Amino acid sequence: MAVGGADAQPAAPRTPAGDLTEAQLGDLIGYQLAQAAVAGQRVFREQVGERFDLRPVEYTLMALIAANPGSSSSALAQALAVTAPNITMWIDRLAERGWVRRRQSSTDRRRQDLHLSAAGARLVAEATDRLIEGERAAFDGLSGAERAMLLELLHKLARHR
Amino acid sequence: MAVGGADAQPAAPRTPAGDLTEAQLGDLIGYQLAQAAVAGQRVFREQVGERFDLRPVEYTLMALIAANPGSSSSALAQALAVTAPNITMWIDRLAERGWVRRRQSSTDRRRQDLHLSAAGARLVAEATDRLIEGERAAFDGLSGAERAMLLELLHKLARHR
DNA sequence: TATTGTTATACTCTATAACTATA
DNA sequence: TATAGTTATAGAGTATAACAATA
Repeated sequence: MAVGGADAQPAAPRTPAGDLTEAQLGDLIGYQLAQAAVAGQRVFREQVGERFDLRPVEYTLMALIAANPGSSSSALAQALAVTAPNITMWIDRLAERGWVRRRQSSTDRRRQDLHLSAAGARLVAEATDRLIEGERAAFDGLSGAERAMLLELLHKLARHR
Repeated sequence: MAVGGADAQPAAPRTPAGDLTEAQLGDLIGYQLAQAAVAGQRVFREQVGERFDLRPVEYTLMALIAANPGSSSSALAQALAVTAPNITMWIDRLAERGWVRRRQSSTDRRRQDLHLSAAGARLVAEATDRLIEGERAAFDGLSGAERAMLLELLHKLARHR
């Protein structure tokens, strides 16, 4: 068989670390998603997590409150795919740090309207800037078009959950 | 402003659940990755997790051993981004269930060559078939070309970890 | 009756440190 | 000295159940 000829097999895809062949695993969206998420987690940790002592879920919670002031715990729990007791715990922690405030809803006294404090809003804004910049630097192998395509495909995928 | 005219704003993207606006969050690869992963986790749970009482890491571990017979714990730990003590625990569990076997390496007596039992190999094959079929059904909104593009982009991303 | 949110509690998974054996 | 793998143990995160208050 001629090297590089028509019969040449493409190189078998390998794991990003550990140098193992992926075989059929490489065709599973769930697997590739998990592998790619490791890269995303590293960017988060380096740009935001360590600097502000913040978990991904804490940042996302605050970013969603910033974009949706007055939203409820239950809506946030659904958006973040965490249980009700967990969202209580995360909000507790952020409230103790002075970044999130609970206000009793005027129309439904069971509900709480969630808001960010000024410090919380500043924190989210800075963290978001750092993440956007950090992703740009870390994923510079992707063109702008590839980035946009990836975001759209991921969004489409997420709608199927 | 004319509805649908040149000045119309695109609809603000919203969270897949909870119906909140995503704002800048929607442009973060890390965020969209996490949201999409929820969909992937559901497919895994429904097709494999519940049926075989298997965690994602357990399935992936076995699939990598199947594709790389004789590989070492440390290579698998790197590929899966888990620590050495954790890989020991996962292999312990799979060995107790009779799906993974450890053999002492003949060339380096510190190392163990990992292999699947016949039952383990059958399990991985069936699980992989179910995952491929399950993803096809769950993500039928994606064309074949979009699927291929997504896999390639995710793979590219994962190389940056 | 159903929903919002909380508390209590147990479980799973992960991480760190210390260790053995081998290179 | 460095590496492969294990054990012990503590910590972080998650889930379930039971509850109070309100709709």
